[in-house]
Amino acid sequence: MYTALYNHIRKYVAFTNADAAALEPYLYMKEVKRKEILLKPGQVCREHYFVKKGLVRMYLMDEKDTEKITTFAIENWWVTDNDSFITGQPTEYYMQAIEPSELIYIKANERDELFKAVPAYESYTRMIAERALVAYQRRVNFINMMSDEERYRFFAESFPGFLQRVPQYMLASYLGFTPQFMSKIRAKR
Amino acid sequence: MYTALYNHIRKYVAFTNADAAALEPYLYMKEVKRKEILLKPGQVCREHYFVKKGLVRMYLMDEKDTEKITTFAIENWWVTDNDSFITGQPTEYYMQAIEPSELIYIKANERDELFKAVPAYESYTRMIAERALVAYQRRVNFINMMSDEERYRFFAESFPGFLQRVPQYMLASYLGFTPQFMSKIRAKR
DNA sequence: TCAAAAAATGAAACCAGTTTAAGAAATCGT
DNA sequence: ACGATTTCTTAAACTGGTTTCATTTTTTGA
Repeated sequence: MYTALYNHIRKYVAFTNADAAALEPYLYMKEVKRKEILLKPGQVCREHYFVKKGLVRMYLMDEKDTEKITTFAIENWWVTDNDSFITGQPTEYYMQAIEPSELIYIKANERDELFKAVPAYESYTRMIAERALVAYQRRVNFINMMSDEERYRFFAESFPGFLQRVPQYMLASYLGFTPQFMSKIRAKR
Repeated sequence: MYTALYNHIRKYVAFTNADAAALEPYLYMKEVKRKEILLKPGQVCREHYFVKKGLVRMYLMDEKDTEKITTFAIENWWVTDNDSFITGQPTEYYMQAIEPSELIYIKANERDELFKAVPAYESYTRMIAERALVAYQRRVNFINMMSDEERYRFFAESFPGFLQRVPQYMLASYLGFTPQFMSKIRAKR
């Protein structure tokens, strides 16, 4: 049931079977269909999801009703609207399953109790947050150092498998340009 | 000496005088002059700085030798190259004091021991990381939802005090455009 | 298996922000 | 208080990426 998560935790901290037993009451499962919406603007995001199987995205709608994808989450990644989850304010984001997905999650209001019950889980959470921070920093770096075209080529070469899992227009949105411009780039080679 | 930090910690977690005493052996101070460089590309970032007084920035040099500022840190903010600090890989960043500054810091290689000695400090670190994550997320949101001009106006209105502490060309760099474009915007009103 | 919906392409006009170059104004260290 | 350095401004030519609109291709679900 939750072994994918336990295995992930064990990559970061010492985590006994007793810890797993203590953690389990705070874990929940959710299965979602392709295109199912998990969160939408105005709601408070009260869940932090671990993707056991599948693919999830987060996006915003801008003033012109265009989707701006900010996050993809695949197997073994955590995903949430950190802002809403932590501050309790309503989200501005949509969260949607791109593929049929299996999600393990914890609840915001049980987090403090959980950290008290399983201190190793708090260490793990700290490390995951730090790792997410590194990912964000690399992304800012990426945006600063490359043009849109360079970013596309780099991404396409670095994660060829990922390209096959998301429609191109979603990758264009994530990389910050239009599908038309992406066609233009692709036509070049 | 370290009371600015202790006060900050107490905003997030219960932190006794005994905790402070246990923490102190792991804390260090550094005073830097205006323009002093704290880190440069190729070095490993082994310190995590808490700005007690002053103002620090992090930036990259792009292929055209232009500075790209990614981070400002003022009083009560933590600053480091998270990537280098956590993974131990050499940094690509410069870190520099904009104003004469007083910094409190911890060392990467003492962190695990520190967390064991003062568990409340690990909770605090988790919360700080989560808060940094929220800041990054808001920034991505900001970039997605506003044009360069809108971002400038928003920033100028939201943080008027900050504007007076940094030269305009640095703000332009942080917001992702040229000083010339900034002059153009400012000339409009 | 096929109609409907979703995704990708193409081309032309357009624009937000860059580049280059030069001069003016402000600030700093001694 | 002043010379050196740093910061800010202006203007014209330019470009990377957008917009709009139309068509084609692919995927999907019943």
